[in-house]
Amino acid sequence: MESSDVLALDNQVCFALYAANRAVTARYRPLLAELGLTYPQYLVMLVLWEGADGGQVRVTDIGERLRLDSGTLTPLLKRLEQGGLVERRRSTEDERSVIVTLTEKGQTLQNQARQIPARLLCDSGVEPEKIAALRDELRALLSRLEDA
Amino acid sequence: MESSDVLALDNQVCFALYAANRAVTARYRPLLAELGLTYPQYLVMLVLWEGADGGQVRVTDIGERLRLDSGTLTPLLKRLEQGGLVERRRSTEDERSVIVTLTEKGQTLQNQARQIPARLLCDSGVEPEKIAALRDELRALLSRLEDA
DNA sequence: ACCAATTATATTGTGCACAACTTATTATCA
DNA sequence: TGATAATAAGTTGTGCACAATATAATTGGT
Repeated sequence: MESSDVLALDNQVCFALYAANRAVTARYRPLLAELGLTYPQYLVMLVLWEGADGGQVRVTDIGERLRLDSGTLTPLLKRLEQGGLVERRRSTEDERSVIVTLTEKGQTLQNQARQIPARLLCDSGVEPEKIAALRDELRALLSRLEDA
Repeated sequence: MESSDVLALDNQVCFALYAANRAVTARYRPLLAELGLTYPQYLVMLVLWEGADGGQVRVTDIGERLRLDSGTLTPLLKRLEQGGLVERRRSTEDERSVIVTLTEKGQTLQNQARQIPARLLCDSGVEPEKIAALRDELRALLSRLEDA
């Protein structure tokens, strides 16, 4: 029967993941546009707002957190810098590293961003418990894939 | 407490989705490279291999299935055409539409592709039932987002 | 101290995604 | 029928992702 075909689109987790990811991102887009951010830029800001390492965050640290490399992050961070949200400077103790710090404007933006998760949940009308369960399953999948 | 912060990266479903999607795609990449396909190209081939509409598949049909627009599909299909996997021609009954059909080479590729889902599951070592459950939850989320 | 290996970021090139716009064709209805 | 709207692809421009490579700085072993 058709529905058991290993190549049927609707049987693929990969496609469900791909489509759901783009649908969620599309939901974020108008809300983030109000802050002048794209979705990946928002993720970088989340890392910076967590303020680990006392603000001494290297490009590599962001990359490890988000699983992104310098080829993605360098131009993204330059755009955030142009928008006045972050500053980039070479570390004095290790000239190979670039330290990314929030500007005043970048810090202030966090207050506006706090409303986003709630607005998104409200818009989509999905139960918070289901969302949390899904999140945990996805994280489990991710660590499985990263370990193997 | 930190773990309840609405902006904490690890609390975001969106990030779990984003990271898991890229991790899964990364798993596909080397397998698909053997077929000369990228991941989105593979999804288009899945649609064509399903052979709906008796091979009379328009660009719009592919777009509806994959939730992609012509701005993404047109160049992608041109690359598939250059690779000799598909043909593109204007519909005779509606000159606005472009009909995409599989070439002999494109059809043959399906046989090589059939092994991919099994190899992927094997590599990642995740239980098939869990995968199926996750897929269904993601699809439910997707239809929620598309309806609202 | 010197050299090889490692590390951190940047650059280049390809291929998506998606918004905004254009062009061509078909459908609608006054 | 003739203007107008709707539809289907294509084009252009921006911003990711990621592979491959380059450059510069640091580290480790001798």
